Amino acid sequence: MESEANDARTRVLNLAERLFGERGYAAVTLRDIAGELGMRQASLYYHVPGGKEQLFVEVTERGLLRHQAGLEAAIAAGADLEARLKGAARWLLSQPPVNIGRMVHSDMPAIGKEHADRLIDVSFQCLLLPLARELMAAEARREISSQQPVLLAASFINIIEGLWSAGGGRPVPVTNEEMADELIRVLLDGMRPRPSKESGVE
Amino acid sequence: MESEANDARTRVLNLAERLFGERGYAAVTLRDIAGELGMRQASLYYHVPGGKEQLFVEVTERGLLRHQAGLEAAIAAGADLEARLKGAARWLLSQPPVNIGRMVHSDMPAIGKEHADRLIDVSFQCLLLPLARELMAAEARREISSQQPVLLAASFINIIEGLWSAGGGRPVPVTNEEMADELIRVLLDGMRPRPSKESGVE
DNA sequence: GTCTATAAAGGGATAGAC
DNA sequence: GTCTATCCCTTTATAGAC
Repeated sequence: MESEANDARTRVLNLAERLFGERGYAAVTLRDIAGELGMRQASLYYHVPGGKEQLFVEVTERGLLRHQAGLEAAIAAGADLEARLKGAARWLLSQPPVNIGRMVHSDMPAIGKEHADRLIDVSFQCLLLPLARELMAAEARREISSQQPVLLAASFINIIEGLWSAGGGRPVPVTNEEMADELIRVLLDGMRPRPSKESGVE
Repeated sequence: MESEANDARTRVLNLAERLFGERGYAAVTLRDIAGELGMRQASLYYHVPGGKEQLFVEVTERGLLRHQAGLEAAIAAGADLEARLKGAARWLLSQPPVNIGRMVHSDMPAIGKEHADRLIDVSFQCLLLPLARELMAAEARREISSQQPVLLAASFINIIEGLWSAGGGRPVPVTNEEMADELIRVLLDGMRPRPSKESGVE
């Protein structure tokens, strides 16, 4: 039972996932990974005989499957839609980033087509579907009116992961979690003031 | 007056901007660019003596300045906030993508610090500020209540540009422009049904 | 499991012919 | 303005020692 094992291979995969997630496939070299682990580039081939591409595919798929579990758990734990979205956002922000836009347009073209096709498929199943299903369920419960649940799910992920670069690389005075909560409030109730709740404006 | 000149240098810059915008700095080689233009890699140095990095910095900055002009024009042309946001979205979707997240975390670390710092600065001035200013103006007009205009501006750009990869690389049955309109509607009025307008639900 | 050594290919950059 | 030729470095990957 090496489920949470901190063996050498797991350390390789964890670091590779973080670096690939931050910089993308092309911008990370095997030397970068080995260097940060205090080993030589060639040593990585003992743990991942398939080399860079296998390493990328393996950690990407592993990360996506973990996201599926984390998102579904976060959604299941929430009492209402708002709590579920906040839980999903917290989960996403607790994990190494999965820049889906860069994956599709930059990373996928650099790897084998079969690998790319499967990763595209897994991203859809693991990231978009859990959120889209919750949005569809919420619509069935009349909590929201949503024409495009899959689109909204994709945008939700974009928004939350985009927080890592909101401010355009400048420091911001609030935490990602606070920003996520504010954005979820906007998504649910809109930027326009709601005249219903209290008495109106102010 | 070579303002819209289709000379060789402009073709180089235009293609470079598109490729860098799509795949990022590390994933684009000078041979890619030259190849699509039917020339040799070495020939690029006639037009851009500074090589790959100068080429990237130049087209990135040029694109950001064009975005500033386009965004400000689109915002100025709109009658109300909704029209202005839709105009800004149309503009963004009409241009080569500017993946700000990838730029910050992947492209910037690969180029010289002075270049990176300036590009960060220019992105803020050209992309975030025009939208953030409009959001602040709209707040002053009491059209919206927004605690974090810069954050909202960044998320707006993330959402719109994220449409290029919404669906996770799968084909979607609606255009980016239709999706943008729907998302702007959500940002303004929220996903929750508004009980004020007519009589309530349905 | 990790190392050294090295092959093979890719990519940025320069020199000089045309 | 574009070419060929070439240099040099980086990167992936393999072979084999320890």
